[in-house]
Amino acid sequence: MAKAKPLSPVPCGAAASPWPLASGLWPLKHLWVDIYCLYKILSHNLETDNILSWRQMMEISKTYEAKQIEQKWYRWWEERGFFAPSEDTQHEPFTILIPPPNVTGILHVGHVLNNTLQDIAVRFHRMQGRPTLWLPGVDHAGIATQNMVEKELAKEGLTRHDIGREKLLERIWAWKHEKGDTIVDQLKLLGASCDWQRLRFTMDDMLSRAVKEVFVSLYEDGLIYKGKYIINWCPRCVTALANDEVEHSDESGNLWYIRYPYAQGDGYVVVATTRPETMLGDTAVAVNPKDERFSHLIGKELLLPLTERKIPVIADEYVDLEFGTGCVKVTPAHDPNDFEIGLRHDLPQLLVMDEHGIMNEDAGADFAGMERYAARKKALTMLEEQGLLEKTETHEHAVGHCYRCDTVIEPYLSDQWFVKMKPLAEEAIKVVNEGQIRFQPQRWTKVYMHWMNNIRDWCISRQIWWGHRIPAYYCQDCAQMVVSATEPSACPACKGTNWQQDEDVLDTWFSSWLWPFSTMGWPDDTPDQKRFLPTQVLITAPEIIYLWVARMIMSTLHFKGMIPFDTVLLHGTVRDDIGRKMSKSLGNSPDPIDIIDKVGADALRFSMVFNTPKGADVVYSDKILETGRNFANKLWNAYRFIMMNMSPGQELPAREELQLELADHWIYSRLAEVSIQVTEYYEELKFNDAGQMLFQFLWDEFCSWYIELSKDRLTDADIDVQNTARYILLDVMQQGMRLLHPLMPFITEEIWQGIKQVFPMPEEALIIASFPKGDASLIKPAIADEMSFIQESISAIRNLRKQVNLPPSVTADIHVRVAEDAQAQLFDQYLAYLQKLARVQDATIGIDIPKPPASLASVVRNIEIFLPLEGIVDLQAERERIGKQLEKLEKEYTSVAGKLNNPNFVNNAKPEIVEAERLRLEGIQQKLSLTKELFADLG
RNA sequence: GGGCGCUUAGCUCAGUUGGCAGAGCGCUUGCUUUACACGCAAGAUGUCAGGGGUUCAAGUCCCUUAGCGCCCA
Repeated sequence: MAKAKPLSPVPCGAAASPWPLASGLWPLKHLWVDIYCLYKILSHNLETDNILSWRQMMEISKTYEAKQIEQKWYRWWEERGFFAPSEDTQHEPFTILIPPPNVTGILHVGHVLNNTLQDIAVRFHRMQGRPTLWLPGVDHAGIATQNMVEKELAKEGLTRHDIGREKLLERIWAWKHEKGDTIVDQLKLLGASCDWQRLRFTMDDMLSRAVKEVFVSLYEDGLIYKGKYIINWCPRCVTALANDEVEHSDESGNLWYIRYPYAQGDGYVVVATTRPETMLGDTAVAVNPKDERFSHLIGKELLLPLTERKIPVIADEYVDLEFGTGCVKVTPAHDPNDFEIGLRHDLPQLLVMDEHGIMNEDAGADFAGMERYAARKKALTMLEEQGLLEKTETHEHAVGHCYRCDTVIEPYLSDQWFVKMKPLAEEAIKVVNEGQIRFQPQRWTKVYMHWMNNIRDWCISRQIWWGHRIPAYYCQDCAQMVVSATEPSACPACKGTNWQQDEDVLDTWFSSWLWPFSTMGWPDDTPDQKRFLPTQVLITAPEIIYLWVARMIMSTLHFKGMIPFDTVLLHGTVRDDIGRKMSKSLGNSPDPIDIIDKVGADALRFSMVFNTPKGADVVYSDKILETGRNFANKLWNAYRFIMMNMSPGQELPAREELQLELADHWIYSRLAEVSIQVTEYYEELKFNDAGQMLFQFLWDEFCSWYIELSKDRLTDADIDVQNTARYILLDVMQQGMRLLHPLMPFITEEIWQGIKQVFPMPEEALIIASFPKGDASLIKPAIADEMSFIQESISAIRNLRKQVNLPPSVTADIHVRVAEDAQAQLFDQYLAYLQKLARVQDATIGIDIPKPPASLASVVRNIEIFLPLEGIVDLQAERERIGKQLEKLEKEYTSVAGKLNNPNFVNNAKPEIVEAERLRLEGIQQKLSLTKELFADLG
């Protein structure tokens, strides 16, 4: 374990890092910086020894260099064990389960968003003092992983069948150990504060045991069964595919109209099909029961062409009256919809192809042994010859292809294992209806409910080798099947011991749906389960509500009798700047590691969150990174400025000893408000709002106003004045770093540790430091209002100066005509603020101040500020400017006065609203009359 | 076909119980100011998609039309 030793400022690197987006003017910029630095060093008084010298200051890089800083802190946090939950028993733990990425995966921008959001929540609650666990893990991604290794095999000219099951699994494990956890290392670069000691893998012994237990238990409860079902089958790969492994593309094919003659009497019906070869497996023709054209046919029999078979005409709601002829051929063994129809009408399921897509004997002697497309051709020829092909139309339709070999998918009837979902869904519907589990944004509740209410049984078997092998054993002596976590001893039927385990493995989701408790040691009774279940927030993408979220709810309710989490935050999809999803094939997905390399993880995280309102899609382009990078740089320089004005070992007064002035009260008041508000935002998972507010506070208020005002104070003759400013700069900065830490963990830790050297704080590290409470007693609206009055006045003076392009180097006198003595006092007392920030030389302040001749004027609230400018005032421009203001004020006045003159408003609106409008009108009126006078004076 | 969303500044989007239309970027102008040009300061910019309704009051609630997107079949 490393010691928590304070770190000195990072030595100066290059003055600025090359930035890929910038123009070719960078060399010039470097030159400029160098000259500027030299000028600063030469021109500054180096004898002042109570502040760091300019030379020392220059040792801190002028631009923020994220790279070394981020890696340094991550290593230290991990070594110090800060990612593990504390042993504190006073506070409720806070737990997040990671949505396990694929073991084959590499980090993409979608992961960045997902894991940044999780890390923010985790870091915030850790700072709130809760024992915090972010439980990480990776899933084995059955098909994807096996395919990858099979591709490697293919390079050696081998297939998995050549080397066999055992060897294939060996190779996959070897791959996993060598390259499998790339994404884990990448998450570390992002700053993810997962408890890596607890890293799980779905194929670990512990999790595999849970899978077996669950399978056996559900089987024994009658919730798992084996049956024939239509699945997506690739005849070339000879395996079932999951729905999301089938790629659909629109293709133009044909719609063939085929006559099916009546079995008795003359006549026929016409059916339309895109796949005529499957007619050999037809076991019915269906019509819609509402379709009057065919109602007389229901129950009659047809003679299936090219075969000897008779098939019935049935009525089923599924049939679309508009499509084709309104008569649909039904092939239960070769079409998923027909399969459903077949079940409803108890139709035979006639399989006419084998697993390689070759027609079998049931297709009839004419076709047996033919490849499916050859069979199609032959069927069409024969129909034509027999006069049964009525017409052919071209037809655009979606065709599924194997994502791996692009072979057209065959819907195929085969033996599969299923989970009966309805009984599991009942409780899962209830807990969401009762509000025990909430979705955010709320609209996803409907999506969840819709699926749950229409839930279908879940096909969990896959014809591949990488995964959890189904724990079902077949007696080779008598065909008895036994489902058991371990290989059974003697066969209960024939006492034989010759067992063959089921060849299939389980769907990867069958292990991830157990994630909440399998990762914590279930079925053993472990302390982790007691302590961390149920967890708090699940943060994931809406695409996997069905695949994962809903199933975890069902499994945890069933096996643990509790909800797995109480909140599900669904975030949006990351898109490119023209709205497309990020995808490998489009090549529009940037590599997050490159980005982190260039601007740092903090900048990436902040930019992402700054641009991602809760639940909305994120539009990503490299451009947005500038927000985070610039913000980091701004913070860095604020820190640099503060540290430049400290000397090591300098004694600062205690907080109680400070003599606070207006700006100090104001910044503390704002800090308290911001702390309270930001805490609320973090709690409500509104990280975007938290980011916006902190950006605004730290940049626009702390840097632009407080730091600027502190500059004169830091060189004040009175050492107490200096120290007060120093203290508050350090204090606000360090509290700001606490507030910001969940969003930008690295730079905040760096700055906070730097501040700690001169501003003692009890905590060892920011990552475990306490989050600011927000002291409401420091919120002082009256003082804040005085401060904004001054700020408004400064802005007004700056505006006037800008009218005549008065350069900053020129100071100017102003005249202020106030309305009350208190205002005069305020301006007298804080004239220094105007002098500093509005480049005021001197001010004449009073109630009866006349307007100086040839001066520019501005109205602020109920006072007037004049900027005398003999000879330079452009009367015409001034008239236009004031005229414009007048127009705006009059419009505002009319609107508000109209409201107040409306008795309905006064009677119906809430009293505080009416009062607020009254005050507003008063303010407008004062400003309006002063502005009118000004305008009149201009002639 | 069924369901869910979206339409607000040039661009990308906020806008929580109805009560002063906002941010970032971009744009215009000026700037070697005791940190920061990845900066500072001052500005300009709106038919809140169209129509109707409820209300004292609608970007916000209801109906409707148009356009766009996503999910399920």
